[in-house]
Amino acid sequence: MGRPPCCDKVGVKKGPWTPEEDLILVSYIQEHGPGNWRAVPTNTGLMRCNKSCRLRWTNYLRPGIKRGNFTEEEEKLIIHLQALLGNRWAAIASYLPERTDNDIKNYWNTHMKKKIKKLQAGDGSSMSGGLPSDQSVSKGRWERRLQTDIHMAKQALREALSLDKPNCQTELKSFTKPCQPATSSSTTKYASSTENISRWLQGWMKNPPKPGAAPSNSEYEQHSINNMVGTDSSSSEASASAANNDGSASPIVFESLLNVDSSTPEMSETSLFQGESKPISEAQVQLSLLETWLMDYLVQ
DNA sequence: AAATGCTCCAACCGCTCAGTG
DNA sequence: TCACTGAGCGGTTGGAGCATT
Repeated sequence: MGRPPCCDKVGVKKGPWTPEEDLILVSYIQEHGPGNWRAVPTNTGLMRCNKSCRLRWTNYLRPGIKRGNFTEEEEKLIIHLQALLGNRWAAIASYLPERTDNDIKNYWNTHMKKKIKKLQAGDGSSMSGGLPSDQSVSKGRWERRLQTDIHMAKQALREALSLDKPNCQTELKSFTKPCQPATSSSTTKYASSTENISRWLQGWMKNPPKPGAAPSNSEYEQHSINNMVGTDSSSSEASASAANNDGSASPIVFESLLNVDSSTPEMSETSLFQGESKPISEAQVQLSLLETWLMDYLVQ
């Protein structure tokens, strides 16, 4: 007995959206802002379910979305992030504000998988644990959110410190693009996100989550460790297998795909992550190292 | 030119989580 | 505490368009 469909099958249109429908949806959102999706079909007269409206907006109509033609930089970043986060496309997408999770997911499934397979064929020694997409789904949702939140906080911090290089600024600016819907409510949703994050970060720093409140168990720690190790080209076989236990792709493959300089920060940190589960404080340190590495990658 | 196979991506489905009363 | 609902996420699918035979 599953949950009933989000919307009645009868009278609900499916399939590709017409330009007219797009226009109606965009006009409505310009006026009322995104959100309260349940009200959208009713108020617009669109014969679509609210979910469909939301998806259409977030994946296609939302301002600031870049479509197609992934740059080499984006590709590299996706590969890095996929190795770190697994198939958490929403989290990955949060690092590429101009791309949607759906877009990244599609790109990964069509282009990247192929590339990796090719590489596998060329170098049979690697990828003992299968493709990254085979990753276990055991990682909790809280972990995904944590990753995303950390990234958002980092973005806010970066903005505050003006650390970004030009192309990263472009990405951030997509949140505040002038082409956003003009209404205050809709722009607020996107344009003020960095402000909100800044505030959130400030609050977080004042009142850091208690260890007990967050999922501070060793599962997360171990995943962090595995993921970190999974990006380490110089790691031992044991390390690689640790990553692959999680279903992550062999670091060797990503290394060769990316041609990453072996002097990347995490290389020197790897030794920190060898061993059994650690207390939460150390897990936090690991996380910050992970983020440091990512930050360095982005700022490079 | 027609048939067939393949690729790619927009959209859907089902699940989980968070918020609310 | 529990049930309900809305929102978000990741996996999967359908079909349009392109390539090949």
